[in-house]
Amino acid sequence: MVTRERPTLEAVARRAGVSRATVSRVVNGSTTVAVGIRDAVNQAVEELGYVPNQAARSLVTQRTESIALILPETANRVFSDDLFFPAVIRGVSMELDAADKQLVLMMAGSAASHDRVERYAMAGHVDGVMFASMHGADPLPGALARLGIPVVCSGRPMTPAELPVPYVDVDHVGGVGKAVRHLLGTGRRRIATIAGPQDMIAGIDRLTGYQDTLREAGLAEHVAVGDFTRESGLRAMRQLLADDPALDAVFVASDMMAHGALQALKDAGRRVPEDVAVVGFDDFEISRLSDPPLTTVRQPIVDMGRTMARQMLGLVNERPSEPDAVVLPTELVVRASA
Amino acid sequence: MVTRERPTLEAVARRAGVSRATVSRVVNGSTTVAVGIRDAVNQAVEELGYVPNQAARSLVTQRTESIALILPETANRVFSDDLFFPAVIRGVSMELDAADKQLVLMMAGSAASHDRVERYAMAGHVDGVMFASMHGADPLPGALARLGIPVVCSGRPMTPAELPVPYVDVDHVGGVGKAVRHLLGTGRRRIATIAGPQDMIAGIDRLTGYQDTLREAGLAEHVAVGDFTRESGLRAMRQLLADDPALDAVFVASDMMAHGALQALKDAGRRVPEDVAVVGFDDFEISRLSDPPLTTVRQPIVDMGRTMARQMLGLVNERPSEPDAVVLPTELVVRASA
DNA sequence: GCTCTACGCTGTACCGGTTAAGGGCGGTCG
DNA sequence: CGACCGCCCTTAACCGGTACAGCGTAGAGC
Repeated sequence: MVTRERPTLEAVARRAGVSRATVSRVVNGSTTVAVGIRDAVNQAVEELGYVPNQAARSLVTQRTESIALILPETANRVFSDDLFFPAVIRGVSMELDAADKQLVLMMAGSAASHDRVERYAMAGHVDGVMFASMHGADPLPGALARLGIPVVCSGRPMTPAELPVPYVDVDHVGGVGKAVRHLLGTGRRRIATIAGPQDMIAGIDRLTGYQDTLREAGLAEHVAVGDFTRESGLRAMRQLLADDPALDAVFVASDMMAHGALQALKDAGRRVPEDVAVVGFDDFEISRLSDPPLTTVRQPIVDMGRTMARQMLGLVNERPSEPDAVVLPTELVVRASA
Repeated sequence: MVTRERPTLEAVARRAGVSRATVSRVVNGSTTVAVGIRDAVNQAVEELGYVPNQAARSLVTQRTESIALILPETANRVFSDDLFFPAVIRGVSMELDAADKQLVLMMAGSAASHDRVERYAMAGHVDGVMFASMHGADPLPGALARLGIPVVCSGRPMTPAELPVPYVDVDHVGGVGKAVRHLLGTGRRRIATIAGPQDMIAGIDRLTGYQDTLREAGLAEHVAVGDFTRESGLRAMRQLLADDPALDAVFVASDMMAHGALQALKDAGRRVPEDVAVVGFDDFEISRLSDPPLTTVRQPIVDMGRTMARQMLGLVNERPSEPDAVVLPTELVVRASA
């Protein structure tokens, strides 16, 4: 290992024959530097391969130019075959790249994670913190906000914090409504649902959408609960079939669970959509490829990420560009399964 | 926004009635501090909610306690439905979590990325840099290593750098050999391959494994090239069928491409495995669920991540625990498709 | 009772930047 | 021709920690 010394401002200044302050101003693009000097400094920077030390810079500016995205799940869960988080990350990184901010991803599924994240942010590692899809009434966003750290959430917070936190969410209830009405419109009358986890706003709202629409139609509910994984969808579908062998449709609160449900229906010898119609929620790529292709509610996940990032950039620049609460539209995509 | 001042060492010192230096030693767990003082300091830390400023600390220690993982792809590609990167990330974060290091993920698919990553590392943001699965003969790992920055790669570097960089890879050639010999053992004689991108070591080595084994057996090669995506697998399979309608087996260099190939075979009315046997490479979760379940070469991706992280931790602690080059074993998993 | 040693704490010089205040110098105006 | 002004640069004071040198104090030894 060569461990060549990294050049400092001082070294550049000596080489260019000016003071540290002047070099600093050139490096930061100040306009009040004579052209001759500026060129000399830039040349010295080039020759020495100077790169500013971020720690030193952060120490005085109190900014790090990087932003954290908290994924409140274990790494196992974040990077399973569920493509929700990847899409959020994609959207976020598009915007942050453009703003030349560094994205710091933190998986926070463990119990010790809250402390860890809080300490990380408090230590000044990042200029702001974004949360993707939280469980329960997480106190962390509120806590960070109270400390003066910019915070943005994806998913409406479950309990309105005393200090409201900006968020972006999608129209779960509206989307589910469209899905269930589509099922009603094709003559289905025994419509069950596989709901998502009831400690997440996405799980709760989608169940609410189902219940509201069924109540309007004067039909009975059949609810099983999963946790958004394929496996849980499979189990829930089996249970629904056991409870009501005559059901003719099911709205499933996530595409992954819907794929599990398709499997269970196939195992049980039910034809989709002839015997049982299936609608999912997400519109992942693979849902176009399933057998049969899945009718589903599309939510703009990448857009959620982008919006969240833009909100964050507005906060750290102290000129908010996005409104505090954004709700993006959802859309029913009709394919073969319903 | 409240923007409460974050307490500093100085504040804690005043409150506890000791000097900054003593507080620093308590915070860092030095043993040479009297119990009474230590308790007083800890209490003050507690009361003020003190958290050390990482920038200040890094400035003097020259360490950041965080480590970068470079994914030499765009975010789109990293988080598509290919589960290679997620698995690497999972392995890496297991080890780094345990070592209390922060993982910084960087997607570097764009052209400007090299500069960006180099500058990021040079700016002292991270203590070390890990590369996941590179394209071509990337000069960046060597360049960083020459600057004295600890570097580890996943995937054997394509050109031996003047400064060798530690790496972890899997036994591509051996695994493919087992796969192709399995096909031979079941009587297949017209065995084609869908190779991976030939600017990546994984693509090259797997093709080599195929060619070596076929040459041993005295059989002719049929090669199409894809880029590890499902779509490219589908196209490549179509082409292979057009070139040789009588082929009876195909070794596909990645599971995603294999799924594309299964689709193409189904479209072409070929039965798997009766007409054409298919073997993949990866052993992703979904390959158990495909129709038919995919015979494939399992590579321990999570282990690769873990090993890479352990190598890195050895480097930054200057007590290398892992050997410089690690090659992990691969294993043939026989299911229904071959 | 005094010295010596060891321990434990304090004082302070850094780390590498940024930025406000200050000063040199050439040009302009009265 | 001198005072003044404004432009640009330098000087130096921070930012919040770490770590080293040094000093006070208490206990041991004689």
